[in-house]
Amino acid sequence: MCGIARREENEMTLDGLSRAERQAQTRERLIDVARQQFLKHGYAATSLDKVAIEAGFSKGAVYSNFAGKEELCMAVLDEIHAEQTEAVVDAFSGPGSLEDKFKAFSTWAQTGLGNPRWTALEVEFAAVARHSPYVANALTERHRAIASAIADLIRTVTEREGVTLKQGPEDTAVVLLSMGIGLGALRSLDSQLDVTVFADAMRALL
Amino acid sequence: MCGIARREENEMTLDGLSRAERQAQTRERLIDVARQQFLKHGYAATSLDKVAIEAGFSKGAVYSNFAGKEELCMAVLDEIHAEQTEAVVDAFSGPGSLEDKFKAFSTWAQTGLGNPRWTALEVEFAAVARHSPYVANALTERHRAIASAIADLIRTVTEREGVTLKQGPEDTAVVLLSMGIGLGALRSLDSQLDVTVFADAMRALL
DNA sequence: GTCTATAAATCGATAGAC
DNA sequence: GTCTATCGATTTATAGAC
Repeated sequence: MCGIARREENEMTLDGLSRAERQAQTRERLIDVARQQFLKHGYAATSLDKVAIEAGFSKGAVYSNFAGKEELCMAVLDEIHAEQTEAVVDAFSGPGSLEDKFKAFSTWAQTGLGNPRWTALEVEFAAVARHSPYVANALTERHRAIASAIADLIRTVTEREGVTLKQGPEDTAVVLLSMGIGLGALRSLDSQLDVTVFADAMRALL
Repeated sequence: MCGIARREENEMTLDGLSRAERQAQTRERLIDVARQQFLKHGYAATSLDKVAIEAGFSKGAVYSNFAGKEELCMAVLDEIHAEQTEAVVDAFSGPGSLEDKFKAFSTWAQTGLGNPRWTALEVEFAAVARHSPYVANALTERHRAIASAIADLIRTVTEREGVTLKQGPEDTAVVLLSMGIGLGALRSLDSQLDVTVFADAMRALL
């Protein structure tokens, strides 16, 4: 019934944040650091202890906010997926010719779909799915959603531009996604690989 | 200077194998079992102990024949690469129309290039390359050789059939390889994915 | 909710006997 | 060359204090 109790009633702490906000902040900070480390060193080589320390917390904070390593990585991937999806939709939404769109898409592919770090994490994490039903279901779900979003985008653009595809939008989406993932995997090994082949191949497919 | 010594002089043991042959047999058996386990459970989830026991040896035998886990996995991948290369060259070497070739290639792609197990191992192992210079160099070398072999094949076939490509043979090879790896990675998660999109995309690219 | 301390298990790699 | 025994280093995950 003193100051502390009142702050709790108001759900505010000294720095003007509610407890929920404070925890959300902790969670976001952990995801940020985890994202850096997962992308830099890969899934297996990243330890929860180092993530927590680097974020300014201890391992206990990780387990207070995530069920475990797998769930933390899924949170990281969800964040990346959201950014990627938004970026590619933006690239194709604006005005301009189809050729402009290809250029924009190509630019995005450099740091997005063909990104060695991201695709490498994605496929390494897919290996975890073999002994973890949770990861298997979660990843399948996410990848289908991504393929579906790409297919929608392809449908919209082709209809607007009056282009006919050699394959259906869904199949084309799967092919593009495959190519991006594979190219990223190859680039994670061989950084000399040129990404422009990707944009060229895409023109050929449309 | 008795029976045993004579056998050693003849470099033969009781079962008619020289010591070199016997060791080669041990090595092959280890690679076979390692191949099964790496493909089934992935690189990280496979322990050298289980590989050795399953092969009828103990862990010491592994270290007598391989420098460590990485070298064992490279030996496995080299074996797979050799088989894959032979298979795809065979598919395109025989007589028949270009359409027959596509059918043969498509069939091979189902168990070969788009094979979920193999590509999953390949990309998971690529993650190891980030902290192992040995793996990084070895994998880069192998992948360049594979891309080069595919490019040669494309060159041969297109010249013979009088087809002109939209991209050069080398670029087309990289795209096909990327697509196969990515498709395999996706299929390792989502077994419902259809591989025929791969053959269709290939037609579009040629 | 976060921290400290610790449990618990795994696995790669090595040393020495045979 | 192979086996047995063990080291050593990690790391995930949990229990209890605050």
